[in-house]
Amino acid sequence: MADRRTRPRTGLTREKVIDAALAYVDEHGLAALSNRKLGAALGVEGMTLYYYVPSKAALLDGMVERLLELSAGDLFAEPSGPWTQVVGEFAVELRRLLLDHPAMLTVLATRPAATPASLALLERGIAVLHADGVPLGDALDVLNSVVRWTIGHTLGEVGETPHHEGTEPGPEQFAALDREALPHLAQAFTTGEGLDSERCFRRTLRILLAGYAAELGRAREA
Amino acid sequence: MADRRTRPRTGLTREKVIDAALAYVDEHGLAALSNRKLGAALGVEGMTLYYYVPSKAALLDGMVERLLELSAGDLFAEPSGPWTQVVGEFAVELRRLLLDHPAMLTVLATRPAATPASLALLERGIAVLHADGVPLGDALDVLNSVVRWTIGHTLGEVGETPHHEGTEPGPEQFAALDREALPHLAQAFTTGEGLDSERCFRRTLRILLAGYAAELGRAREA
DNA sequence: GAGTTTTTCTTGCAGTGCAAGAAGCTGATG
DNA sequence: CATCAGCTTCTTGCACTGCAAGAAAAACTC
Repeated sequence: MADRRTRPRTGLTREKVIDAALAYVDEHGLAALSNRKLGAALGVEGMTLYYYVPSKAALLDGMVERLLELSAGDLFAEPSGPWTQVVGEFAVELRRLLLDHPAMLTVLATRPAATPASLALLERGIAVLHADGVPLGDALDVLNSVVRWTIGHTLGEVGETPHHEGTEPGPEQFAALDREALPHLAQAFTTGEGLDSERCFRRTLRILLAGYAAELGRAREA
Repeated sequence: MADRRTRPRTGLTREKVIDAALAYVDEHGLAALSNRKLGAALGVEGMTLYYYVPSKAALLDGMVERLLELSAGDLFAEPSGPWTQVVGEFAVELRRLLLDHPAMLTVLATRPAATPASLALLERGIAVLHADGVPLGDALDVLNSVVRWTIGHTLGEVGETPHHEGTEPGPEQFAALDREALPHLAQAFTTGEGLDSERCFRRTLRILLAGYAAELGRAREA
């Protein structure tokens, strides 16, 4: 009989597993993540991971949670300025974070949002708005809207580049099909009008924050 | 030997397969969709479906495509009124559609957006704005922003209800943990302030459209 | 009828998440 | 030192997935 031997203990931790998973999806994409492969990356058999994480769903949740914890500092710099500026910078920072981890973006967008780390982030945001005299309900509307706008926009932005495995949309298909049925879009693709994602993001963000600020200011006068 | 017999032809079509898939995920959820189960629902062996659809990715893309085609009529009623109203009604209708098909929402949000049906929809939108004198680049910004806001918001809205299989967030966890670390959120959960998703959606949508309308109006005067 | 094309099925493969439990490693206790 | 209890790792096995390859049946054409 081949003498089987268990590897000497590797000092694994739930945290180390989750961090390794984050690194793994950053490099290989979300679809490539499996227990056995992640185990191999950690020098361990696949089933070993179940000792630290009860299920794959829990692993994904843990990854979102960890990503938010690690980035909480970057997302909310110390509040200096009116809430519109603080929240605006938060959104810009959040978009950058999501663009840096596109695999996690789809997880974050798909899984329920009421986790400790995201609630803590939300609470910090409310505190910022509260300090400027924004009522609780309005603060939640602002923050929810900004977060969801940022997630929605970044999803679209990442989805433009067809790096999603599966069917390929054909990059030059545009120029061919458009011309007749889609004249406006065809023009946009040649002149490049309205195709700058970052510009669109910042523009709408500005409009959103200015609109809320105006509405809240009006409400306070009355 | 058991005499195997192939079933008499069922008159299947790519379209029928995709429609059945849409009905299937509406009832059983996206995770439950597999070729064999979908085949069974159609009275056919699983591999048969590959005669109509080249891969599962193509099936998902086809489902999004079909859903948009089927709903294109509802999404854009004939334009009657200023573009802000037409686009606003479009967004409300889109949100309703996505809430009716939450499984498709995650597919739509995750897959690349440049498919024929979505491009056609976009083209129609541009035409509406163009008729009101909105330049091409601005029209694209408006439409992209509204679509992405609607998708982002609805993702969050659907994610609140933890119908996602996997780990359960614990519905009463809130009241317990909050109080100390998350005072504002705790208050929101008791008073219900800022928890009305539809209200938040309409409010932000209104602010968004009004903000863009004002900015575009200002640009035209100059 | 024979032959062709279209549609369906069978088999098989590599991979997945996970349940159950065996086996090894490690440190505390006698 | 030996023993024992725990923690950690591995093995095996199951039901399931998407998909490749090709056999076989059904329907259409002549």
